[in-house]
Amino acid sequence: MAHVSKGTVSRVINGIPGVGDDTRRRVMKLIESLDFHPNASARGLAARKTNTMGFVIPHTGKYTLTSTFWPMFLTVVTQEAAARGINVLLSTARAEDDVDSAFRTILRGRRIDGAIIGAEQFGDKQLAELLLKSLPFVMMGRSAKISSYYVDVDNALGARIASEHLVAKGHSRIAILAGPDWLPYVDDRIRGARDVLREHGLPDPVVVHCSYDTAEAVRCVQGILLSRPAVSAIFVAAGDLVVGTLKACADMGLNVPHDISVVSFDDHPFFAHLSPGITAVAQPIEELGAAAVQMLVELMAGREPERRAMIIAPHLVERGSCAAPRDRENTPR
Amino acid sequence: MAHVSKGTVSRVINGIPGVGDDTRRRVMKLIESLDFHPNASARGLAARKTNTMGFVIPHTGKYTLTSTFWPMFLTVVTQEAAARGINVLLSTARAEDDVDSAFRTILRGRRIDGAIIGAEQFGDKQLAELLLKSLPFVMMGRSAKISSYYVDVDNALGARIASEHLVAKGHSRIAILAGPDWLPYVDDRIRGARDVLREHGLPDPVVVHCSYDTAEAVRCVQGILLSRPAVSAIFVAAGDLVVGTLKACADMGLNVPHDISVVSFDDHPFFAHLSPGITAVAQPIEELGAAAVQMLVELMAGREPERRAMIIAPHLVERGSCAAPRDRENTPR
DNA sequence: TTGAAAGCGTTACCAG
DNA sequence: CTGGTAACGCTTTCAA
Repeated sequence: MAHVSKGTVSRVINGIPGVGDDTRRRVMKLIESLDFHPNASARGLAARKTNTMGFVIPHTGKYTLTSTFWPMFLTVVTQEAAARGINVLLSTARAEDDVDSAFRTILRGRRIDGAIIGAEQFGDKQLAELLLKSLPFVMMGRSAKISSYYVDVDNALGARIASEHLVAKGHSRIAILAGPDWLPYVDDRIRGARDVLREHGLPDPVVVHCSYDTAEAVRCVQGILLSRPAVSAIFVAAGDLVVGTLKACADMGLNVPHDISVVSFDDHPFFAHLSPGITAVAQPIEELGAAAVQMLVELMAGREPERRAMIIAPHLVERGSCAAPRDRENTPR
Repeated sequence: MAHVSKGTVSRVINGIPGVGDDTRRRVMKLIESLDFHPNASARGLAARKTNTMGFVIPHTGKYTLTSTFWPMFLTVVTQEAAARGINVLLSTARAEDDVDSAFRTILRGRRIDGAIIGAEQFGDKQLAELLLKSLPFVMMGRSAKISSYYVDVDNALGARIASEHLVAKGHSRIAILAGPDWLPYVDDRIRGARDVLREHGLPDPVVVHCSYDTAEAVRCVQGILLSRPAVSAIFVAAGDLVVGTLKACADMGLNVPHDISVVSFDDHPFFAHLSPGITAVAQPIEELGAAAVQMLVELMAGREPERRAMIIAPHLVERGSCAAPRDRENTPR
């Protein structure tokens, strides 16, 4: 219709130089008025790129997307991607067996140009497959298996911030409710907290590992509270454990922060509106999402990103769940 | 490698009859051993179908995926789709203007064969675009604009269940904290509750509309509590308003359920672990997700689904947030 | 600056 | 039951 070859049309669509200004304008106007959109499959086939990224996150309970971190991260990633004209193909794995199949479903058939992957997700098989296909990917979180292309919060720093806050309030007997011990970041958080306590000449914290299941968190916290009457503050090292912690305290008739102080690693919109509000170390989710997408975009374009890893500092959001310690009565209920 | 034409290979890959048993086996074995996966773009181009569905949900606050309904619904949909070998392309819109662009980004270029769409999302423009492209879609929720192909919870029934529960506990002065009044389902929920009260010869409920913003919910509930001392129970007609409601009560020194009872429309994993646990009308999210995907799959295959609408009943999950009424002191704090 | 033509990896049709 | 051969709608050389 513009009396030009499709090669020329292709050039203007893709913003490739070497097209006359008037030709370009004419073609663009036609595209606009016809509401023409190039067929994604055809482009994918010819150009060997789909402009789509995969998003693979770990299974966290029955509803994968109800954790305190991933839904927000996914929201940010989706928006950052959309801003760059990139689509997001989602994959959530439920059972352990599904991880691999979900993973492969998305990688299969060159459907995506790259992926953002939760580091926990990362088994040897998955790694092998990614490398084999030379599919660019960036991880959210550090993995023991591979040290390139990831974004992460500074876990040790976050734990330090939380602990310093507790120590500043006067606490000396601190318990840590931490996630599963095979997760690298869980260890980082424990270390960060312990270091602070040692620096202050305080005893090492009690550490209890717990899966991301609220009922189990309740049991763990009850165990801590019953067996360690001296503990006056709990550092809940993952947002998903906060609700269970609060429930355990409430069930035992303990008032937060009056009887026991609570800090959370991870913030969540509703933490601000609980009573008391939960003092939390907030992960820089926006920055993490933006950095991950940015890094992946570079990789997908075949360029080397400025940095192969991006560690971002979290910050403390002080609300009402931490107070000065007081002797806790050791008689639950 | 199997000494057959690509036509034959295509037939076995797609399970099309008319291939000799031995030929088929030979080809399949080769496919297996070579770990061959057909190129999705090429298939999409040739067959005019991408085996991908779009998922478009409304903007609810800063992080679209932190509501009490959508993240779980998305999880279910993703898994149901994966079970059928269908990929999910995600689109979350943030600002009002973004809705349209997010919407179009995903529809553009025949990237998807169909979509599941939050009914709230549904403006005339979007509808026109979908129909124009004759893109199959099913809505989550009823829309005033179009009455075909949707799944929905029975909103009126859910409201009835919640209200009956309150009435059975002895409440006669009930307030409803409802979502924005332009949402069809909000109206359904209000009607359901009012009908029950009338059937029992009780006065109509106080109704307060509120956006899905926790801070606003707090203000609204404070308003109700202060201006209507007789109100002894609140029907929170959307899960996203629960946290705000609880905060308002706590801030005013009111104990739930002792001073005031609370039922929620929408359940959420953490409702079980608050203190008290929140009594809720649970939406049948699994069924809704499965039904939506099933319906869409039929539509994408060019078949007419068994039913053009699917209304599924919710059920009550009784926990600790409702008790018999007692005279509430009208002196906050 | 532009056009022509050769793919890209499938599916789908038509013979045989 | 199978092979050959056009599409499918683009991108990407290579010449002009």
